[in-house]
Amino acid sequence: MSQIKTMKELADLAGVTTGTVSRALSDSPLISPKTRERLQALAREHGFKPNLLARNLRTQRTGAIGVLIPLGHEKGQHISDPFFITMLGYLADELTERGYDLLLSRVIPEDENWLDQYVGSGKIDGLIIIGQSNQSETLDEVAARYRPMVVWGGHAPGQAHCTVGSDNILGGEMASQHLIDRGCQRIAFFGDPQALEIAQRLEGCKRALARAGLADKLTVLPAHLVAEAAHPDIAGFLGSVSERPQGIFAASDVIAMSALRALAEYGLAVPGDVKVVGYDGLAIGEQTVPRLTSISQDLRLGATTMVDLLLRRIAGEDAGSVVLDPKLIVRMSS
Amino acid sequence: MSQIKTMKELADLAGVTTGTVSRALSDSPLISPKTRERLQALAREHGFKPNLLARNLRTQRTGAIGVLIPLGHEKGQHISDPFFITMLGYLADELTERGYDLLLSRVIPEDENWLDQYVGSGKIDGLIIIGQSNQSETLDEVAARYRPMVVWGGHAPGQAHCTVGSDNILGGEMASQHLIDRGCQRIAFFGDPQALEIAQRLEGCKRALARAGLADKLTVLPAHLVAEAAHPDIAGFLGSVSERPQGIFAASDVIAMSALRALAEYGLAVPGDVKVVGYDGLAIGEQTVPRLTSISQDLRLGATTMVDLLLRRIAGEDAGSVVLDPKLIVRMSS
DNA sequence: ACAAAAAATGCAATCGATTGTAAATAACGC
DNA sequence: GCGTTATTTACAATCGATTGCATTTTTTGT
Repeated sequence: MSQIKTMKELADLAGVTTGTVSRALSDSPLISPKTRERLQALAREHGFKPNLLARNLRTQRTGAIGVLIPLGHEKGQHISDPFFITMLGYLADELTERGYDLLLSRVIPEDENWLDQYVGSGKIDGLIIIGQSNQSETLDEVAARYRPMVVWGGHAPGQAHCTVGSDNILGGEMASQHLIDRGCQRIAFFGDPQALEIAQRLEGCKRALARAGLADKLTVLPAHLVAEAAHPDIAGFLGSVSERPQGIFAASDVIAMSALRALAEYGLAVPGDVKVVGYDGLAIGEQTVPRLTSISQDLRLGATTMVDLLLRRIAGEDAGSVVLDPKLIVRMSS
Repeated sequence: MSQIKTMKELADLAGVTTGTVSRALSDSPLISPKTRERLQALAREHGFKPNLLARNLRTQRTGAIGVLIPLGHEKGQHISDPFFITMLGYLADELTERGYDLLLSRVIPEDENWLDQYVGSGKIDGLIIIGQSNQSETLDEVAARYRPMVVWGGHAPGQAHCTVGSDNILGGEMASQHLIDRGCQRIAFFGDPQALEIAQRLEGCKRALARAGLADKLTVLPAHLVAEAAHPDIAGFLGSVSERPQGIFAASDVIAMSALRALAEYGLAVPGDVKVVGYDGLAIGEQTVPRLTSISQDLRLGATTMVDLLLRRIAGEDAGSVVLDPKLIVRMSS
């Protein structure tokens, strides 16, 4: 159990050259089975692992995929957002399963061309961005030059960057229709339509209401995405509004949780007085009181799909965007 | 705006050698201010960024810190655990601020000496492990050979690996004393003492109860750490127990959330019928119904401290463990 | 047993940067 | 203006592995 650190040392020990060792360890057909096994055994015995930096420098691939958080203005606590975190977990699973590492680098939003720098640093083979926020143009611009990039978010016609996400318009419709089916007439939408995904969910909501002839019964509250910031928005809204909505469609589960809390503080029963539907289908929705009805996005499938597309793009293929089906999960809040 | 990719190209363009460029870009005093500025301007103009792999290969550092999740038996959903995620977010902040990247590689718990392999792969300069689970010995063993490693978890006398964590015994005492102060006589502890941290929290709990002469009024339920798994444990407990506890001390906020939900399902009022205290002080505790009283660990400080210790250990210093002060945060559940 | 074909291994360039040392240029005193 | 010290810059080795090509060894056919 000596400290064999380099291939040269192993080669000297075995009386061969580094080239032979390299081939033996990578199962090259140019090597005889006998020496291959001998060298592999020797490597195992001495716990030798080739230096990945050197290998990557030579092969020009890093074996790592970068994952970035949204670029928006609301910096700070984003990383600990349940949605982002859940997605990150799935991505980590999926990537490591395929032999890639996950490099999580926070961005410096101040520097405007940070994306170029990050991409050009040679640290990663590809890039996954979670959420477009309001940066669609930036992403489009970079996507034109940098192929191995996939974005989680909404898909719109004419978009240059490759996205994966649920059909937000359809999801918005489903959520709103569900509230209507439950007898809600006045409906409030909680979420800031600055972000493309949110805007699409709102669009779906409007369609459902229009179909039911309730188009004028909609109120839109541009609540923050971060829970701590969303709560005052919502509490203020509930306190000031004249006619209380009978149904609330929150553009994310995190916002929905803030809503549940605010409603409880106002002594309003859910789903008795007000019904609430979230969006995302996060596991945390199982733990709320009452358990949260939500539009589920199947984030695991989303992560798998993103990794899939990304690897195909890395391979040079021209993989396009994918839109996933949203699904209504009825729990106790509606 | 041509495609300068390597230092050689830049050097040729400027009519100097790569050595000069290298020194110019790294602000070496061996370079004249004039050429330094000229080269830096040129580099900026062409958007040149030195290849990090090559730099790292030469300088023998990678600029990345590995972060691993607990090694325990409960694999799977760990990554999306709110506690882990929160900590991960803080670590990402702290590390990137100091110029390090965060490499999140999932481990293969099957392979027993995975830690050695990971450490020896040359991908990381140091290692942060979140939670000891029941693997204290493994960690001790590796710590003997591999210095740049810091673990989040409990500190015990004679421990070889460097830890950062709150004073779990004190925290346990504080939580229990709080319940006692609120008039609770029968107290239940939810958490599996297999893990060192949990065992210490239980120890603190016992001390407080002993001091109050309530030592025989304690019930211990070894609930799972994962929310989905904890709920049935707790529901079963509440359904079967003869004398309902007046106070519940949950060993983590996640367990506490499951408890809140189970209590609500049994129609028990919190804090009216039963009082609940959690542990961790996660942001999610602000969003529960009712908002959760908890022992806060100041995870941001914990992350800062871990990174601090790790960098000092990387520098060769012999930094020791740090124990942080827990703090009682009284909210609405007690 | 010997030439030709096939298989295995060695040799050396290469990836892109860093850095000690040598060489070239500039600055200085008298 | 010339020798001498300070500054700058060029040269080349180096980090550790991969890989095309040359060379050696083994196998095969007759």
